[in-house]
Amino acid sequence: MRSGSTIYDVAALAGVSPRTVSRVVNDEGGFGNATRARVLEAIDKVGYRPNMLARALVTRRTGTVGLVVPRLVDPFFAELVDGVQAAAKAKGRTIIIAKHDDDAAEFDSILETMSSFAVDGVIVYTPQGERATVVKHATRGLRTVVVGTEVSDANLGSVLWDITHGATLGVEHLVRIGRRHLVMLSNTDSGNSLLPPRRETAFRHTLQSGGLGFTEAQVVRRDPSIEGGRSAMEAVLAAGTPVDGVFAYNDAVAIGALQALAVAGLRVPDDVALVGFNDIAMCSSLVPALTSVRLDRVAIGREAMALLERMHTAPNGQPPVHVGVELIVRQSA
Amino acid sequence: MRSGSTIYDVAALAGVSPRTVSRVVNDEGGFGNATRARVLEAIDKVGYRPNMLARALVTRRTGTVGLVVPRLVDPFFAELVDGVQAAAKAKGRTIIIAKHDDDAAEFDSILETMSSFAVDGVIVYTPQGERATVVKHATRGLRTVVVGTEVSDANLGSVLWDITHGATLGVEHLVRIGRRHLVMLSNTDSGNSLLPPRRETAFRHTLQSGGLGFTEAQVVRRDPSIEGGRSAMEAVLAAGTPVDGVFAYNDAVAIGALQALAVAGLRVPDDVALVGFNDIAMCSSLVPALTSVRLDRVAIGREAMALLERMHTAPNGQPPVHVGVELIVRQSA
DNA sequence: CCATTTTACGTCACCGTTGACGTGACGTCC
DNA sequence: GGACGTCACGTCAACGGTGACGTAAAATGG
Repeated sequence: MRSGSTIYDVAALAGVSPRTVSRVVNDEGGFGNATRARVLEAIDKVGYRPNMLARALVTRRTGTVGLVVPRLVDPFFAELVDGVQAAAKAKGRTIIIAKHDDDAAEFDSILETMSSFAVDGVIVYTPQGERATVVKHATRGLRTVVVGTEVSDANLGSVLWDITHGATLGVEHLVRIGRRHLVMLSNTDSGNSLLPPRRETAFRHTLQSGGLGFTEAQVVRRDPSIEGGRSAMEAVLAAGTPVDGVFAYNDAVAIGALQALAVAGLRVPDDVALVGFNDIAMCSSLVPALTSVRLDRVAIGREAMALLERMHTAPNGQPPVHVGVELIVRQSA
Repeated sequence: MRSGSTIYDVAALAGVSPRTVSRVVNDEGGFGNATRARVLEAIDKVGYRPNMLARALVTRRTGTVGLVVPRLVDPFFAELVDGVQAAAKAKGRTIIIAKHDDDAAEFDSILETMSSFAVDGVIVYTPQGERATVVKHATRGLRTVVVGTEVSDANLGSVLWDITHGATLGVEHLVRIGRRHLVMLSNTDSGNSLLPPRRETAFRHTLQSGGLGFTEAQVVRRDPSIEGGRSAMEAVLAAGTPVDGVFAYNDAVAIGALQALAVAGLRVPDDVALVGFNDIAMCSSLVPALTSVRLDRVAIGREAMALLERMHTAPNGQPPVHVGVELIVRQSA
């Protein structure tokens, strides 16, 4: 029944040519009202659905956008996907999601597959500062929007947010509410990554320009996970470092810190104020609700999709798009 | 450059017919070693990549499987996606992910789109007991595996897990470790959904067969979220219901309960033991680590994919597949 | 009322690939 | 050594649409 009705069936039933059916289906104009009605009726009667593959083969457009992220179990990316999908839906596009687990080879293969399915473009969050793969495919003609990393080349665009500014907002807030003994729970990678440790730099600069001074002992680095955050916070407490304010690398780390503080019998925010980063949905569900630097994933998705759209008409030289960051103050600080 | 090299280019360069190139690309056999080498070299030289759209148009297979879930921000589904994608990767298939937000119309439209892209099949978690849509598309020829709900019809298969058994395991564990005053934090929908309230039934039966008795006051229903769990737990404590063991509808509810218990100054598991449901990854990161009934998402993904594969050869009458549930005992109970 | 434009279609080729089928060269077997 | 099977290809026509172009008939204009 299905996969058995084509424009030819519809055309035969409606007594017109297939080309006219195509015109009606795509609302191209160039047909009369009576004809349109007959065609629509015939479409309904035979249960015709356009074959996107055939259409895409000739038009070279699929109405599909690829979305590639490292992980889906990470709420940050899950929410990013939500944001992109909302934007895609608004534009009548379908998205194909894939994850690369920070594996460059897997990432390459994903882009290869997506190209061969003729996606109209891709929105990617690359593995660990990986640039070469994305440039390779873009050069071959794959329109690409990179999220979170600045790139600029043919067929490439970026959507960025100002991590330094966001981190500064968070740390300044801690200072503003009177905290003087700040500690940052950072990411192990911050030292050896290809990317500059922007949060750490912002932390240091804010303290120094606030006249609070800074020593290396105020930064503890662990895996950016709940366990890492817990371990880092425990290390700070065990070392006896004075602390009344904590700036966490991300919300997972903050959650870990919250656990360690609770176990140690310290109250948040009374004894120790705590600021997270990313503002994942769960922040508002914690006790106490977590103050966090928000990266608006819906806005990122919207801007990435819009940029891709612009690249369709002008593939080169699209300037990077910046989305705002803001501090969401809740109970923890 | 890209989207400019086809089998014709390769054929011309290698001095063979396009059909032979196709044979080499698909490793069909029927060509000599020398020819194969020339073709492969030519492929490499012109940077040929097969056009999946054209291939799919004629073969009617895309190597693509659709995956439709309610939400991605829910860790349960994010982990299910991971499981399915792992299975897909092992079989060399690409998956297209979409979410329906429990909206039946959106769900319908997603299946429509996926059909028109000629996916080889779909794996779906339907909106709230929705059956009609899935049956409609299956009748039209869309091979469908429904996860978590039993269906049986042409082109339909199910992957199920025994919620009743899982819930029984959880409650029995609470009884076994000596808890006598059990409370269940359930889902508001359990009362009015189309689905039977299996966890609640298991809770009641286990208590009764354990000779502990059961009163309606032992079940509190809220939204199955962190906030819902917190609110439910607070209600139990406020009502003065005696409680030394809590069985939660899912892990989010358990997390909420954990918060409420902490605020009330009750220790877990010393004062109150707590069991969650689903065993999302975060369970092991909580303090105390949460005892939970595990539904193995990787196994679900694997079985769903395998069932889809079987349906390819025998579309009808595939019996439902059951994946095991087990209780993962950690610190909270 | 005739020239010109517009409308409403139809025709045909092609998008890139594979299924079905054809064919010549070569090997095998009795 | 002739009949026959196998191998290694080539030819051609789909798959289901749409772009480019052609063309009667109707609408428009002076």
